[in-house]
Amino acid sequence: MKLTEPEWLIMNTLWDKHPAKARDVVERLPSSVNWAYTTVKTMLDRLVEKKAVSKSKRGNTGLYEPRLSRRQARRTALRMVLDRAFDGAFGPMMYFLVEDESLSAGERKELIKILSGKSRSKGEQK
Amino acid sequence: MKLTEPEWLIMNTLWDKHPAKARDVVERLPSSVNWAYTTVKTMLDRLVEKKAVSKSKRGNTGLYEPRLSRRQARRTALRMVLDRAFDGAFGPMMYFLVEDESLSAGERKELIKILSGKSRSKGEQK
DNA sequence: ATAATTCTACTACGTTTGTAGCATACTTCA
DNA sequence: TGAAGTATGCTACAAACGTAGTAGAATTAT
Repeated sequence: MKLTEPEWLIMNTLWDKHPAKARDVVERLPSSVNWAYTTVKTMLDRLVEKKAVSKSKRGNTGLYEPRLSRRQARRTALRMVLDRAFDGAFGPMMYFLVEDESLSAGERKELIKILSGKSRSKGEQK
Repeated sequence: MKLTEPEWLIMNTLWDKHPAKARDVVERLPSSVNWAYTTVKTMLDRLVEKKAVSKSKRGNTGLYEPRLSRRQARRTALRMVLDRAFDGAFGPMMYFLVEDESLSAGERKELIKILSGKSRSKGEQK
């Protein structure tokens, strides 16, 4: 499931804390974002339609909850870049990342540790 | 400069070989893509408008050339994911990548080599 | 109970995307 | 030199996005 930019913002607040009322989402949106309540409402409803979010009701008030996991969304986003921008080649993308981004020595070390630690072969997890 | 999905396809053929005529692009598009000549033309022109591609003419025929570098496009795409999906935190994204993707032992080793090789501290490059 | 507030449902509307047709002008080959 | 093919510029148009208003229902506070 592909998310658009504003949808990411909404989902992020939802992942951080849920269930949430539309009002909650509005309030927890990054301060740089100044959407009208109705805008957020519309987007929430569209996300429900897309099945990225589920909606229940307590009394008259709608409660929204992520249905799409953050992990899955991240996976989709990365795979998209991987496919479009690196023709699906994982190695080159990783190479690009460590080459292009300026990693601190600490970050590099951290990564090496992660990589070394994962000696066991991991099964697919879809 | 953000590229849309079909734009990536066009740009990819352009990066692979350029300058190219509209016809060339049509032909080099992945076989799964079956766009009409005019569709490609429209997209090329929109890319020109966006300044992602430059256009010159030899006689009556337009020659297109990437103006946006592949590297820059990749950077933008990755930064977008980084910002939206990982709140700009590079480490966690890398962690996610090595955690989530099932790397082969070889790939891991390769990465470790890359990482270890880059011991010199690299200056910022924005 | 009633006024004020808050939600919800529904609608709106300009822009961008995705995809392509048409008419016209140019090129080329028989 | 005219027919066939190709390129170009312009137009079209539906779906998705991004953003928000309005009206009426429900809740709350006085």
